[in-house]
Amino acid sequence: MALTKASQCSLPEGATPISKRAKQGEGSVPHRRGVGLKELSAHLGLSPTTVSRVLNHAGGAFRIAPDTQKRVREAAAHFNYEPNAFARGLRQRRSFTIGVMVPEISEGYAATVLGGIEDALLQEEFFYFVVSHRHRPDLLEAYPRLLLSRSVEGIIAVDTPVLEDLRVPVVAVSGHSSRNHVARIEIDHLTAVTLALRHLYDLGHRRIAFIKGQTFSSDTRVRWDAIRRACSTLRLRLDPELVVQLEGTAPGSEPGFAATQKLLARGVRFTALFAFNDASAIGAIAAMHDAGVHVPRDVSVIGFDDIAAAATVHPSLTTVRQPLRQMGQTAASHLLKLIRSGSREADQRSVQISPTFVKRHSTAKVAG
Amino acid sequence: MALTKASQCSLPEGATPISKRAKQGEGSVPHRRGVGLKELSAHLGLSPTTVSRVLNHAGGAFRIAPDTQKRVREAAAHFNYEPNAFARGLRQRRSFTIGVMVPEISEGYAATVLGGIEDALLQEEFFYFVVSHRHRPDLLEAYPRLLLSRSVEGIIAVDTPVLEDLRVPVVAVSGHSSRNHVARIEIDHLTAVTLALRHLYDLGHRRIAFIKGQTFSSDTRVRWDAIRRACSTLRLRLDPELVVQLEGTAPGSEPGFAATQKLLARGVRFTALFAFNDASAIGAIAAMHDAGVHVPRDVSVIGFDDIAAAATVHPSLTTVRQPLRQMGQTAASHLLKLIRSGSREADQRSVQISPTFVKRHSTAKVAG
DNA sequence: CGGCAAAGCCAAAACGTTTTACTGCTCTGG
DNA sequence: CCAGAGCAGTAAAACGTTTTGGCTTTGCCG
Repeated sequence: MALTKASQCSLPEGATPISKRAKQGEGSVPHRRGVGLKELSAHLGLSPTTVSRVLNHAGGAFRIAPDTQKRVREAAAHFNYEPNAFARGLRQRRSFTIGVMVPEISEGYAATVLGGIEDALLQEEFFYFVVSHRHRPDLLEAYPRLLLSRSVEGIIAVDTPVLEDLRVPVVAVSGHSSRNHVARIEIDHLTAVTLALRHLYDLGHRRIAFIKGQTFSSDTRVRWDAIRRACSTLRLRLDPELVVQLEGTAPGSEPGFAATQKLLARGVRFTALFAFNDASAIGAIAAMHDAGVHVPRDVSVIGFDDIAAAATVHPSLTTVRQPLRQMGQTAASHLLKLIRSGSREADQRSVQISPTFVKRHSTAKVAG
Repeated sequence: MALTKASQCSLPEGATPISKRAKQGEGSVPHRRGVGLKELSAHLGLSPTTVSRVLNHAGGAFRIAPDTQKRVREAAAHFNYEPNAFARGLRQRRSFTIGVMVPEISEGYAATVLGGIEDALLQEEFFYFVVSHRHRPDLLEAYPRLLLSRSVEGIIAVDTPVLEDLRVPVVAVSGHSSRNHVARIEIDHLTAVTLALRHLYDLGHRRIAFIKGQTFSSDTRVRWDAIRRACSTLRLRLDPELVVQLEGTAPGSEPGFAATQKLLARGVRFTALFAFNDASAIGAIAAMHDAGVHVPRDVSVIGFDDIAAAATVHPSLTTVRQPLRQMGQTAASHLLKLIRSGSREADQRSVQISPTFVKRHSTAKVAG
């Protein structure tokens, strides 16, 4: 077998991390803090009110003398004053923090989306908590509540079903056709698959095999619906004998490898394969290599996502790029808009993102 | 050129996100909250004190009647009570939160370490903030302070220099030989490079080229020192003509590609190449491929890290695995220990993690 | 010279917990 | 019958801000 995969992931599966925090008073001396508003105002001979106003409201609104403002600001800078986030949050009832739920942070998909989220958030001095639920039902249920108890002002669910009705705005990236108060950011699946299938069609392919996603992946169904529609538009036959489904939660290319072996074992002829994602496409190429099937001479392969590895495998992978980083950015700025407007209801239920097609070397004209 | 790389990263480079939050009172209605301690205790006909005690200290310590405890717990569950994290944090002066600084969250290296950190943290109901500094000096300076102002109880710096002396415990993963109050989690570089070089030695290689890391990468120097020592132990000659350095901050395999082209252009013969990391090794293979040099027949290539792509490139990459996930776990539990003990000073300055060697198909016996 | 507006600031309440320091009651032994 | 000890809880302060609703002083106009 071509892929040497060694498990790098070593999370302790047995222990359940979600339990009431018991006996927390044991150790842990609080660390020394910086100066507070009180010290600062005492030193200035002013009231905390005044200092607070200068530092927050940029002053003028409350008729503070300009040179007082200057004095305050200088002292604050000098003592390195940073307001205590807890006290501020408690009073204002705002946290400037959101929560992000992902299946597993160490996978490229989630990490890339997070990069985009961060781009948008840090502009506004928002921070974010990340939690990985690993498709475990107990975590899927517990995490939203834990996030809420930490006063997040909104939640982004990346490829994650939203089970309960939360009391903050929620934006889903590639999420299920979920609860109706959730705004969705998703790729335009129909355009995406049409790009791929038309490419194959133009190269002369007519017998095309498909790898469907795992049942728990939220994109599986919509993508498949799109494929069916695109096929009928292009008058391509969709042969059930040429469809296999990914199975298991193993990360990486393993499931695609197994699925392709199953497909090849059926002995039905095909000239192209459209995989559910790049990871499975890479597994498919490996399986075909093992079976003596040459890519792209005998079979063309198309992936989906355009993960980093797509450019480095051999042959490099023709694929449909999902602009994950941009989707993260969009999700975050959308959520910020909802937070600012104070309403959980989105004006748009769903934002469609355009995919781009990336031609590399795993596809070729059909032989003969 | 073999690698088709398209820039996916689209962060707005110009804008500086770090600025005092001005005029925050504009919009943003606070959302409705759940029940508070007061409502709960009123409903039970008890004082907030009693309810708080039952829910926190697991009761017995304060002589609360067992059935009162039961009543309280049931009511809390029924009303879905979650204590307000701000109020609690304000009073207790604890946040149960740490900060993690990484160069860029969307890269596999950081994401994998974060996975390990999360494993360890969520056991203890700690949450974490992530910030990506992208090697920008302004962010490197601002982020630690922003994290502190959010009352993190500790900081993990992943491949990130720690400039200032912070007032919380800090653990560095692969960090610079940094400030002396910082505990370091790092791989045993000498063992790591010895594994790789001995492998090459045993295959008969004597003329070995090296790709050094970028100057800003914290591992570059220690790794190189280790290489020098290992070479002298193995009586291998270290020819300056066979050493190139990665340049630029471009992610992925591009820098390795460029460096290898430079190396080949020198026209000095070598039979093996030890790259700084897998990404550059992948670039190196591509450059050699373009130059008509066959890997591993003409030149053997060894990478470092064992990122996911290492198993899927062609030929699959022989490499030294850095157990990143485990390093993250270790860093987090170490930090938790420091937090609990209340001292910033670590009992051990540095924890060494053992690498493992992964033999794949990019290395072979030197051609007779 | 009295009244009134504006300028410049402040006292105290509020946010929702945890923690410190008590209180009232019921036994029980002397 | 009373002192003291246990029991089951409560009142109020504290955490560090922001916000509400003032208050005093000065200058100017009539």
